[in-house]
Amino acid sequence: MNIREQTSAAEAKGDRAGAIRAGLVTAILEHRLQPGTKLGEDELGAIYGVSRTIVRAALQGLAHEGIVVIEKNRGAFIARPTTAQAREVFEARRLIEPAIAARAAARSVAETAPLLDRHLLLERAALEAGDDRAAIRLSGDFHMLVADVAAHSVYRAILSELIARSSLIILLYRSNRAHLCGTDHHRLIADAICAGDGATAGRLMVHHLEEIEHGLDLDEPTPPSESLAEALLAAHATALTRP
Amino acid sequence: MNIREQTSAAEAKGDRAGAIRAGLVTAILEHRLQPGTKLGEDELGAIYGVSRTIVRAALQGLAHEGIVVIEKNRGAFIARPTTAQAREVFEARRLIEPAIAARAAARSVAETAPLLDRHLLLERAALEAGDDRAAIRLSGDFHMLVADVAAHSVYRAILSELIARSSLIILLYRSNRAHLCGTDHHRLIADAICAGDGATAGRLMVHHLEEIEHGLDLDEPTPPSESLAEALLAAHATALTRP
DNA sequence: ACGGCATTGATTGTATACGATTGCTGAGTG
DNA sequence: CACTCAGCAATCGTATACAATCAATGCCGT
Repeated sequence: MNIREQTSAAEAKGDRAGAIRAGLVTAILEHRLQPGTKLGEDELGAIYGVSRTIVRAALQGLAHEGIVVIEKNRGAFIARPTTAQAREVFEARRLIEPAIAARAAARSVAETAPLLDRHLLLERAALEAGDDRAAIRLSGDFHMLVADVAAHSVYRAILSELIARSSLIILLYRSNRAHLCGTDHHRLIADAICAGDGATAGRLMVHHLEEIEHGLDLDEPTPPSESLAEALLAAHATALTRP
Repeated sequence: MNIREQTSAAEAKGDRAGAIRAGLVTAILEHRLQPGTKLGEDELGAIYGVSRTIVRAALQGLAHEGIVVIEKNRGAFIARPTTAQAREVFEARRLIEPAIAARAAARSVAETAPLLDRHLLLERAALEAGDDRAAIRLSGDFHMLVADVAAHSVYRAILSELIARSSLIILLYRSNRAHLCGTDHHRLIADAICAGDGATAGRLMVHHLEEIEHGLDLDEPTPPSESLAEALLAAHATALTRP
């Protein structure tokens, strides 16, 4: 339940800054960290049992990826993408991910199908279990999995950033409509990839991303400044359930 | 804003880590730093007059961009892209830059033409003056300028990385053929952008990148080396008053 | 009662100190 | 003569200490 557990894999490697980064990213992907949350250095250091030096390295790396903003002499905060940035992120995804999918289809081998199948089962299981957080994270993992099949490190690094930022965007701008529509799409995309049909895979990917973006309210000029009262009520509610 | 302006802006603002990063990137873009060059923390700290803390922040940022590699307990080195990575970088550029060029064409305004014209004059001047280093850097700056016209921060950040890596790749793998063929291409691309012809701009950009990649020998490695302090002091006038 | 100002507390920015790891050098040996 | 291994110097990894900066609070004057 706490951040520590998800990081054990990376922590075993000894890369403690990477462990913190992975922990924060996972928390963001699972929508457990809200945009705007302050990330105090001492606080994080206490949580992970390291000094501020390590925490700073992690935060600077995340800031470089655009999912954390560092304000001089004020601290680090989970980024709060504007609608303009949100559109940019999805425009970039609509450009890059079809290329990744097509490349994945071209490089698909015998073991690709079971790999994707296994993941799709996990996604479906999380959905049916009502585990929304896992479902959201796994949904992003599917896209990363496609990038792994494509075996393109540059695309992979770019996509990793874009997905993390997308998670923040979805959290900020999702409309009341259902946004977990992706499982069927993923199924179709996976099939096209395994069939080696890059053109179809790319087309389906674009459609999938358009659906996701359509489920967002990016027209609102609302600079996502959350109401103070609302924030306090939410904090109160979570405080009641946490301890 | 091109990379060079980032340098001066960062230096003026007191962002010393950013200044070091910009200095190293400029040195790489101008081919004054060879791939594989060791970047000692104490050495850089002495050159720029800061402590290792700042240097480390800069190096970690550059490592994140893939133009520096950090080997645990061994230090940081200018990256030495493999031929596979080189191909990935150019594949990514062939995907992203046409989109950027098309977007730039769509967003071209009255002041775009003089902006690009002025830059093309600089490029031509550097070429005719035989200032190869400035010419190489300006050649990259042109691509960044197009991204600025496109006004897309995500694309811009991605392209910035790709261009820096390209500079390393060109340095490592350029064949004996002339590689400074870009000026005419840039002229044509700029014209298409100013004419608002995104399709043509994109097509020309792809062709331009293909020409660059064709001028490379992506079969053999090349291992040159150069003095670190010498290369950096050329760009950074801050004194190193040390024996 | 309200607004400006100084003090204070907390948090970040930077430097430095110390421990750990690496790669090198040189003596010793098969 | 080549090879190995121990000791050493250099360099990095991390923690901690100190300095700078900002937000907040309380005070005072109007």
